[in-house]
Amino acid sequence: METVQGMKRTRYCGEFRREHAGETATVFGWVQRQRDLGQLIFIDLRDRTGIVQLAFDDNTARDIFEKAFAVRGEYVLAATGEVRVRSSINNEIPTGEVEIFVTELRILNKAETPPFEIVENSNTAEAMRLKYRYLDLRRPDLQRNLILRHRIAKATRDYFDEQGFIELETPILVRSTPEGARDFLVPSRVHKGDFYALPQSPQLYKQLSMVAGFDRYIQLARCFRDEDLRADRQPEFTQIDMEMSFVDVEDVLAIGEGYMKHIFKEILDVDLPMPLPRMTYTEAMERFGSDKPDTRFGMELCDVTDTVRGCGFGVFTSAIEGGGSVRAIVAKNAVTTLSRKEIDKLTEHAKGIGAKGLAWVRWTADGIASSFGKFLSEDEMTALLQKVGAEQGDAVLIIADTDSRLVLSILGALRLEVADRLNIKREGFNLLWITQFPFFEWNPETESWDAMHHPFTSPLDECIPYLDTDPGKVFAKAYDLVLNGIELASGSIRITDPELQQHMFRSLGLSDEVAYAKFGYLLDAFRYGAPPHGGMALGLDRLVMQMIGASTLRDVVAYPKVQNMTELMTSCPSPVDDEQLKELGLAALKQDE
RNA sequence: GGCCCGGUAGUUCAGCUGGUUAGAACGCUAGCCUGUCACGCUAGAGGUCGACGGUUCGAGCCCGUUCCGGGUCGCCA
Repeated sequence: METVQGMKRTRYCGEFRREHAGETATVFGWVQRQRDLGQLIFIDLRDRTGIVQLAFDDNTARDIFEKAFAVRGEYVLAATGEVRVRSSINNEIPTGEVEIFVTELRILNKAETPPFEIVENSNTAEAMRLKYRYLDLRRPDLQRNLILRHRIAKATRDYFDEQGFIELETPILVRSTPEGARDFLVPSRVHKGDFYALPQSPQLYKQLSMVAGFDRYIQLARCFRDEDLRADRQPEFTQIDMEMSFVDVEDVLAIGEGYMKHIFKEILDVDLPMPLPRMTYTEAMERFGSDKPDTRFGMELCDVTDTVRGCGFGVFTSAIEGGGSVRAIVAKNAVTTLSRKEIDKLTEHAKGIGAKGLAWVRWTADGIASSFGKFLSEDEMTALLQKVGAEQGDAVLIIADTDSRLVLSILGALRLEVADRLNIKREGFNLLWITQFPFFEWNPETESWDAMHHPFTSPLDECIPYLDTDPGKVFAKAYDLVLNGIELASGSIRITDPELQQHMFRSLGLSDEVAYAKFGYLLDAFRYGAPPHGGMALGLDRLVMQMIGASTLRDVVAYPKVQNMTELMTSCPSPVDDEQLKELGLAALKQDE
């Protein structure tokens, strides 16, 4: 093994161009490939910028040539030599016009043959790549992703700095707040039996920072939630967390839009249409069956309750009589793809997400076939098809239930599922605000009202009278930013009136004592002059994922965890010594517990 | 916790109706080769078919259990 002593990099590998011919260059990197042609050896040397070719021939000193001969994949090299124009140009790579004729070569480290090839677009199983993540991360695509992530983070800080935001660091060891997601707990050694929690978000700290007068706060905050993973959900993730004082909804949305405009222009050179479209929660649910609609394609939901009212199909009529509704989506020109068999699969899918069943109409060249045709007169069927705007070649999917919320959400999910099956093109970046969320959400299990956002969210001024009489009618100064069907950001204007806050807690079934025990420090703070304030938190990982077009968060997180919450490279979580537990006043669980 | 998909050389995969010695490509090792760049040519090494149990004259293939990975529902104020 040799050292780098006395050698200094003159350029990264990917930077060499024709105009550098004649330079004496020193490069460092990993061996992508060695090609031994007998009296001629080429080595492709790779660093984070790309690849440059090193050349050795019969003019190369014998000891250097032999060293080059022994080089293998992923060896770490330092090389000095003259940059010269190649005798045969490679137009496939940016540095393809030149090569370095090596006069000094040092093997800084050897490498075993890696368990998979370090190449772009690897199709090696992800578990293998994650176990050797440091090798996986050498691949150009992941390097690109993470460097882009860095640039997005940098542009984020720049934008908010320009807008007068101050970055404050909030603690990672915080008080547990059992509402919402499950907390990760950290045992206290000094106070045995007590626990810190890792923050689900810096929510309360940023509000306290408003009370403290920082006026505009920003943080790229690591957040932790002990809930099951998804392709777009990791147990720890990064939020672009912001809060502003002396503002109402419009001011926060304006900053959010300015940020989106800035970041898309800066990173992707995309000009977003401004202002961003808006839709109320109610409208989004009615039209798309989702509070995070993918608006890149149509197939909107159609309410056919009034059209089928009084028809002969009991499933429809009993749903309507039970206070529910009947709604449909039309898959245009889908009758071939959505065969009877495919529709059966969709029915199973629908049942899996809570549907009692799926009614359908297929309008083929042979006529109209339907799962419920025999219950409807010809006129009723015609009216139905006319209402939903169906034509020959279309398939109509209908959901009926006594619970309209269920009808909407099932049909919303089916809309996405059908779009997948039909391979409907979904391109570009569709951003929109969803506004006026309901404040409360009825929880049928506990038969009580839960806060849909969080209990510090301010209700719309005009809804305050309904707080006690009709909680379902109370809407909040809460807003989400939706990008291509994913929730990118979420925020609200907060309550700063201690009396209103107390009122909200009571409406949520929290007694004054319980509320004070949990959030007393916030309530105390609000007694000393809290400015009106609001903000939002934006998922950095999801933003990067969308901008890159990655299909999983794992492609934009350097060291992600897999579905069972473990990290394959370090094998964590792991058992700890009894000594460690004892010090914390904890006892090990028995195996069968 | 439920449902669905997957697990065969280092890697990606094939493997028929259960039937002789489990194959290919890439990678790896060695030799040859002066303009390659996915170099080429020749030869070679490399397998607990995820694990355990069962059915069978016989299991990579069938059955059961289990482990691992992925997707999704629940969950994620």
